Amino acid sequence: MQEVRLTPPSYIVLGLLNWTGEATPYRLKQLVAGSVGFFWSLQHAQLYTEPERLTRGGYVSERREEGGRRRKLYKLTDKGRKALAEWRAEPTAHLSEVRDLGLLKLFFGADPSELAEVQLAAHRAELAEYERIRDGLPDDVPDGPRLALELGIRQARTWIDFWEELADRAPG
Amino acid sequence: MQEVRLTPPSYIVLGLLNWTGEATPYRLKQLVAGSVGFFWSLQHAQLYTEPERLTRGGYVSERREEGGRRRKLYKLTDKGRKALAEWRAEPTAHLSEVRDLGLLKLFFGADPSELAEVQLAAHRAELAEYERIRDGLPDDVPDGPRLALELGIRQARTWIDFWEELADRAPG
DNA sequence: CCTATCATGTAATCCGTTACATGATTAT
DNA sequence: ATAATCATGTAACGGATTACATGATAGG
Repeated sequence: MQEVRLTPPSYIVLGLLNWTGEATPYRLKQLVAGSVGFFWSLQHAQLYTEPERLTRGGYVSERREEGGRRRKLYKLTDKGRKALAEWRAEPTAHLSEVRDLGLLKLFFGADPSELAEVQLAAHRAELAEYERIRDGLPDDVPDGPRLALELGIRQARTWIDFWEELADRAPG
Repeated sequence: MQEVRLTPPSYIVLGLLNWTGEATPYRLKQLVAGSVGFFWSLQHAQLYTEPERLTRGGYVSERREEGGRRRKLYKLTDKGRKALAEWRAEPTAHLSEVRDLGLLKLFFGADPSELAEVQLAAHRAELAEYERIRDGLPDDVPDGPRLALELGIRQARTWIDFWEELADRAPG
């Protein structure tokens, strides 16, 4: 057991394992894709390497399926559960950066209306999907994911308003 | 001269060199801190290594100061100017992810009102600074930075509205 | 004069992405 | 059957962060 630093992806894995119990990397991949992945996605390879890292640190335990494909199954240890709880209980004042490629191009002089056109299409599709998901959310979905989705919807609207105003301006 | 892939930080360096002419890494660091860094910041070390990478690719040229500290000075080559222009002219439909630590904690069950308190303080300070900057912007600042700042202000307001509603909810 | 802070860089580490590979299911 | 997709991993690479170092400048 060695020191491993816990990064945001670490907590995503810990949080999902806490949510779902024992799981394979592929199962984690599905869970990410259907939930937290909308605002913090991970490559599938990382869902194989990250649980392995966490195993080295003692935050999760790994076992092999008996028969069949002998897949790897991971679950939280007490140490992992404790680390997750402490992280969650500690409020953070950290501010995220926007890091948006379209905004970066705009910053460096891209034509606003041309950019606005493709960005609008993308953000409108994004908003439509979020609203569709929200309207179909089962009642037993906890507050956390529900609120995160709500934030995503508002951010999408902020983007749409922004680009709409730029699309309306005379080109050039 | 070898292949180097152009990443967002690459374009930040190219864009700033195009903006300011020949510059040292330290000068780039100052420029980033005062402009694009508000939505896409870079570590100072990367402002030493990235121009070196770009030199290997032929996008910038490097020369040494004659006297004194013999600092490294970088400026755009024609190839670099061309790469920047092409990148800027190509609209992108890419959508950025939020990747916010506070939201991640909320997603995994953190107490909303406790989190909202510290997040509100941080976002309000952020908003105040952006508005102060906007109100002091010289007239010759181009549209790109001006619009990026405007977007930052709106995003900050979206966050503030979101956390305010959570702060108002009964704790627990 | 001494000590912060500013300025300038290099080196090591490591996380995250990309690429590679292959076995199992499902559909045609 | 066989092609396509799903599922399960490993390996290599490289960009980004962190740590280490040191010379110059300014303030007390």
